Amino acid sequence: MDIAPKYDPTSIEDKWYAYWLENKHFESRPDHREPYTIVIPPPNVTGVLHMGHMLNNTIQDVLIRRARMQGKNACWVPGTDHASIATEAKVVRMLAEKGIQKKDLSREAFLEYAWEWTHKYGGIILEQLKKLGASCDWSRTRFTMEPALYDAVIEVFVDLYNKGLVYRGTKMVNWDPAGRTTLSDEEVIFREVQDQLYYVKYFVEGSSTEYLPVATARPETIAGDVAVCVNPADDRYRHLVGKKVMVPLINRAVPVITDEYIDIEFGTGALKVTPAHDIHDYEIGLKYKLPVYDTLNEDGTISEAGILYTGLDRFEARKAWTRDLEAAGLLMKTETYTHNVGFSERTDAVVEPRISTQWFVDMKKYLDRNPEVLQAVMDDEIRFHPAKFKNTYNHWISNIKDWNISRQLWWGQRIPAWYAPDGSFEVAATAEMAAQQFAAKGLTVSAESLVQDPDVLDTWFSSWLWPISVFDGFKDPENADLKYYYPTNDLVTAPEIIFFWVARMIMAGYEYKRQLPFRNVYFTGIVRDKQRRKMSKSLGNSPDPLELIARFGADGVRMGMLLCSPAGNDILFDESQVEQGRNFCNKLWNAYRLIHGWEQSAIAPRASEKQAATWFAWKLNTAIKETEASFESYRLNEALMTLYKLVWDDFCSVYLEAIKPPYGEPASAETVRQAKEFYGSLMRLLHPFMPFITEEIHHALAEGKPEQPCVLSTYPQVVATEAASDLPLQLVTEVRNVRNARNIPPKEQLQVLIQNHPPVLEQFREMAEKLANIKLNTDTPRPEPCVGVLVGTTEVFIGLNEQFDAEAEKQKISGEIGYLQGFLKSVEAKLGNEKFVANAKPEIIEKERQKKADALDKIENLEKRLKELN
RNA sequence: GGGGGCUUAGCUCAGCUGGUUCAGAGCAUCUGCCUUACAAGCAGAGGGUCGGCGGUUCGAACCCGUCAGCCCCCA
Repeated sequence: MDIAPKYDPTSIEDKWYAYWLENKHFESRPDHREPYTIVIPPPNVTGVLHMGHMLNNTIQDVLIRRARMQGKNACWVPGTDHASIATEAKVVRMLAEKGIQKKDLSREAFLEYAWEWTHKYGGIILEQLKKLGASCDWSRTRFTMEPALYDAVIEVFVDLYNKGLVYRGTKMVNWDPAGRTTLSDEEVIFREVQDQLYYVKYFVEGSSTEYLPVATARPETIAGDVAVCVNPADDRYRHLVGKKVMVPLINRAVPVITDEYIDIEFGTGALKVTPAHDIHDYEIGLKYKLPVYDTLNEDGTISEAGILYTGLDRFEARKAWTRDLEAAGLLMKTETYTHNVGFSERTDAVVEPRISTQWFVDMKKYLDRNPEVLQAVMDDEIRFHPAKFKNTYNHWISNIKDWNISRQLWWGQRIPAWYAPDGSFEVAATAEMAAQQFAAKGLTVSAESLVQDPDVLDTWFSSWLWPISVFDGFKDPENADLKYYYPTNDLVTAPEIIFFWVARMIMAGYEYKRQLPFRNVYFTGIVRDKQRRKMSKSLGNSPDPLELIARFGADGVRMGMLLCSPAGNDILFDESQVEQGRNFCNKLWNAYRLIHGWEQSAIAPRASEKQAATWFAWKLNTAIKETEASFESYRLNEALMTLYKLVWDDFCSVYLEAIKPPYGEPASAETVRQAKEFYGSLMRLLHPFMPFITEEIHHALAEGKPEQPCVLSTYPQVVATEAASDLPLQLVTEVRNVRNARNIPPKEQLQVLIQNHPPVLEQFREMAEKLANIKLNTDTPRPEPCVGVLVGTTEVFIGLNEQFDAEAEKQKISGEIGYLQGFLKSVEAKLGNEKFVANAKPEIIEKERQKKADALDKIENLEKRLKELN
């Protein structure tokens, strides 16, 4: 049977994914085994796979496949979230293209469109994950807007409200005047903008000459001014503190107050305080109990409270105010300055800080009830990888602010607050229940007359329940799945959402299960391009993941990405990385071709073959030990690199070369069996990283009939092996070096003499002879001419079948002696240092003595050789 | 403005509690090879005063201080 010399992943990958699904190898049900659980960070339901997803889900797949092979009951729960803002924005845009405005639709009609959209595009991303090889239990796929999860969100909201942890309050929020909704902080994009700074005179009350100069970028908000604030240390204005100044044009008298917050250097050092339109001003207002005049409407036009230019857009109003100030002689000057301005991520409108009535979670109270939220992370009960994110977490928790959970949107769980005609409200799952609650308080209202809060809940208010809700832990807290799978084991996510999601899942876990939601959190890096720019659609610097898979194979892409992505470090993606992955697949493929192609005979293994088996068993075992340690500390890239080198360098370049049958001769059947066994171990070790090609070769090695598919076979473990050494390979390298330097072809056998050789060289004699194509002698006269090299501390003479340059050889040896003498001197200095001998640990001192002895030994040998050459 | 992190070969990064026959890996580069699996390959090699300066120590890439540069989060 001919096998193609190049590995072609396309048909192989589809074949095995279908096979795994058909045999339900990814499905999990509670049983007697130890569970191992991961819940997927739910991607946006209408999103498409990007590079970040690829990295993140590859890592999860590696963890889950390894656990499965370790005999655990592995369960990876997939699903999507409804992404309130993003999805609604997409639907609004789609409708706009059809000429339909959202405001012309009823809520019900709009939601119908939204569901239609979700059904059309939802789940595409999950299909893409299958191409990557993700071994999720697809029978468990969940969605944050499906009825059960919707109910869970409502139940939690009502519960937290009843516990006094959710409240309705007035706060300053990010307001998008174009979308007419609140934005969360992460939906605000800050950009540097050139603006004007206007210097305006605020006359002292009762004076027509004395004034306080105030600098502002937003003259249109002057009507909202309630004070002017200066730094208490500012001598320029001290005499005005406590007096009143007149707000320009509208002539309202406001106090001059002081606060440390004011920057003396900035502008004039005097700040106009407008609590309705700036977060800092708002805080100053609260501190000094100042009134609030909201001068803007929700669409960004000037409100009644704005007095002048009511109904005019805020930016037009700014021009009008500037004109009027100038006309009134109140404008002293303007200057340009650059500052950061927030823009709405979806409408690009300038975001307006706005006082608004919203729903909040009282975080302080919440954390007082659940101190474990911080404690568990700080005490490593929940381990962060890398641990540096503990600092970030601590800082956030310790400076926590209340969580605004309401959004002025329709796509999401609608807030279960019911308003009576008199404006009072009750929070309850249904209108009927709310009516009962009203009745209990003596207010008789029909359920039909109640009006539900129009807003929906933040998407994170769904996803923070994810590790519990995917197992129906709210509907049925005692169910078998939840008891078995919760808490989950590992969470793999991006550091960007440590607050929005990770912290809040921990919060939900302690409040609702009295337990942590997961034991380890693996933070991946951000995938960037070679110039360290984030991958983004607008830059067009993000490769299409599916196209990459088509070109390089899923195994190649997985391998290429993982190899260069240490936990928590950004990965600088470059196509050469997946090329490396593809090349590795090809290497594996060809190793199989080689073994497969050997003609076998029932002869006993040759000496070199037995030795190679001993040596490789030792290497294999060492590598297994190393990978275990790497996995333990979640250094997946390190584990993969260890296996990469094991396969390429140790298995292919050494072991296979050493057992290759002599030209024209058959292979020993026993040696082939042994080689296949080793190869099988390598496939199992690699399977979590490269599931497809390993399954293919795993089957091929067993003539298509393995006891278990690779995906279910046992992960190799450390076993006791005969001790071996790399010393023979050092000898091989030295010989190859001599060949390289002198252009001696590999086919020409060389005579090599070793005197006083260590036992390991004898143990692996034939293997070394074969790899280096030499004849090793221990008791013959020295070959002449020859060059001497050091293998460890052993001197080796390599015979040359030609004349050689004795002068060059002498120079080389002298150089080596020089280096060794310098080295010896430093070691001796150390050993001669009383303080060193007194302070250093005994084993360190012993090591130094050994170094000295070795150096002396080598120098002696080299000097002898030098004399002989003379 | 507050907080966190980073600076080791051309690139991306390892380097655990300080102990130089360990300054390392992969990629890239260079040299020689189409050697009976693989040129998506084989055999070798070169390359770094561990950001600068100072300190602690018998000893510093590792600890402390300081300066410079970069990044992230929060405001």
